Amino acid sequence: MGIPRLLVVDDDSDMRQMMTQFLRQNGMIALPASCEREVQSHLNEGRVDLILLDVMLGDENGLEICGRLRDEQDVPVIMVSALSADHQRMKGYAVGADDYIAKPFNPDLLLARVKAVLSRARRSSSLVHRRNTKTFTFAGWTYHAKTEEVLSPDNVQVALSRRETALLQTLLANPHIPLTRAEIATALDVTGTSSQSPEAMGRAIDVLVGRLRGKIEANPKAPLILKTERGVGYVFSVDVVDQDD
Amino acid sequence: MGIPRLLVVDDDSDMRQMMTQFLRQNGMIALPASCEREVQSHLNEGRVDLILLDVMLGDENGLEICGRLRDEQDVPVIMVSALSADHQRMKGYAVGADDYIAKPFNPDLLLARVKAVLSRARRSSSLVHRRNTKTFTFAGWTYHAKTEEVLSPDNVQVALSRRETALLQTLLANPHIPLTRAEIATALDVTGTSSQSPEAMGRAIDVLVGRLRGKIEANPKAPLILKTERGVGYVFSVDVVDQDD
DNA sequence: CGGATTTTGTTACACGTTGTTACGTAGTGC
DNA sequence: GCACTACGTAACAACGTGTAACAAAATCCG
Repeated sequence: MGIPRLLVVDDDSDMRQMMTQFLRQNGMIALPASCEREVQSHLNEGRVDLILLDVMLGDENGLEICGRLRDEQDVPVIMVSALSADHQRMKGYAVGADDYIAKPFNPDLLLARVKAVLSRARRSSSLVHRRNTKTFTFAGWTYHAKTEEVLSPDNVQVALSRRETALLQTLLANPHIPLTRAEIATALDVTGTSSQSPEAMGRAIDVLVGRLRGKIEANPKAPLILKTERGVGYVFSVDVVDQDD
Repeated sequence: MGIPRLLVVDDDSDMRQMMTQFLRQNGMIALPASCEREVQSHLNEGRVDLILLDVMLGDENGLEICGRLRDEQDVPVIMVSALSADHQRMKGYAVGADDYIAKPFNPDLLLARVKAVLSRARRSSSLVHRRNTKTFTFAGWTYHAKTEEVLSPDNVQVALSRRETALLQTLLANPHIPLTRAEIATALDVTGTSSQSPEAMGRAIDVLVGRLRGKIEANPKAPLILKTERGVGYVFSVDVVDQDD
């Protein structure tokens, strides 16, 4: 494929600058755009491998642009949203976007998602609804996505609750990337309208992490797999190997 | 039948766009419409296999449109509504909708329902009624609709009560689609119908499900066929093969 | 018709799951 | 050392579900 060419679409120039700069630092070609017209001209001028599209574009609507892009060309799109409300809507409707990410986001997380989308030869699978029958292995453990079965290193099945399973899925999708509590809560679609405010959110995630640790860590007091990133959140800090069945 | 042609009727352009995009991604032809006039013109112009109809259409009334469509043409309709109040649901069925789905909805669920409705070659309308003189097989079991006989994988006849049979029929008609207790109750035409309020409804469905499980599940404690969708309802989670006799 | 039997709905309790609270402890900066 | 903050977790409460036991209703049958 060569060097990936990305389109960064955001009407806030600071944001645009920051994102393009960051992506370029990581070896990608990042082209800024602030409105649909600029997007179109870039698409006409040359190859574009991925579009990062802000949901709120002043008077224009990112979602509609996304829809139109989908009608015309087969370019992957990652939606970027500042409002958790948008976030919810996108999750609910799963527009045509290949992935979505909420502002403010962790740069590493953005990079990971960009790479993930770029590496998908085939479209149509996304973080939002991945229904591939896959098997993940990590630190000797096995997770079958289809059946949601978890097998310990000595092949004993371990029963995880729904939330625990969802947490594990989220972690498996983002190995080595520190996830904030808010990110985890969003991914788990937490009930309490998780207003992104720091401590308006309870300790639900902490407790959940503790419970998952109790089931998959040999010594939950000194976790080797699901580590704490003090002041940040949690990291799934072992390699994940995923193979198709 | 070829590629299914769907009509997406919603006065909110975001919603319309998202739904059409999503349906197109899944290999269907999705035509947007925002009012009854557009629906009519689409119907006049060519074949339409299914209509997704929003209940709230600004000044127009989706329910009335659905009724009129029913009077004129034999096109399946799935009602889409932001209001999940049960009386709304009932109204949807009353005017002849084939199914009903509440916003915000899971895209996969929408797709499942669309496919379910499309796969009903014959219109017998809605969850409530069933096609006749057929044989269904699932997970080794056999169900003869005509005689209402149920045969276990080792061809032993199992006696189901009337309610249990009705429940099984409802489930067979909606494999892989989670059904709420209210939906099941409606399909079984339960009690005085009127008080479909959230938890005013007793545990009748739970008990009924338990009893059916006791007869068709190898291990009722760990059901493989009729699974619980916590907070939602129940799913018939095995494939159903139905053939003409 | 009347009694027996089967079916069906209700109630009560057990149990698992999940978020909250409270408190103990470990890390951090001074 | 101290104070302060972040984290771990036990205990608890709220909730949903499974199910046994009972009661009511329907059905069967002489």
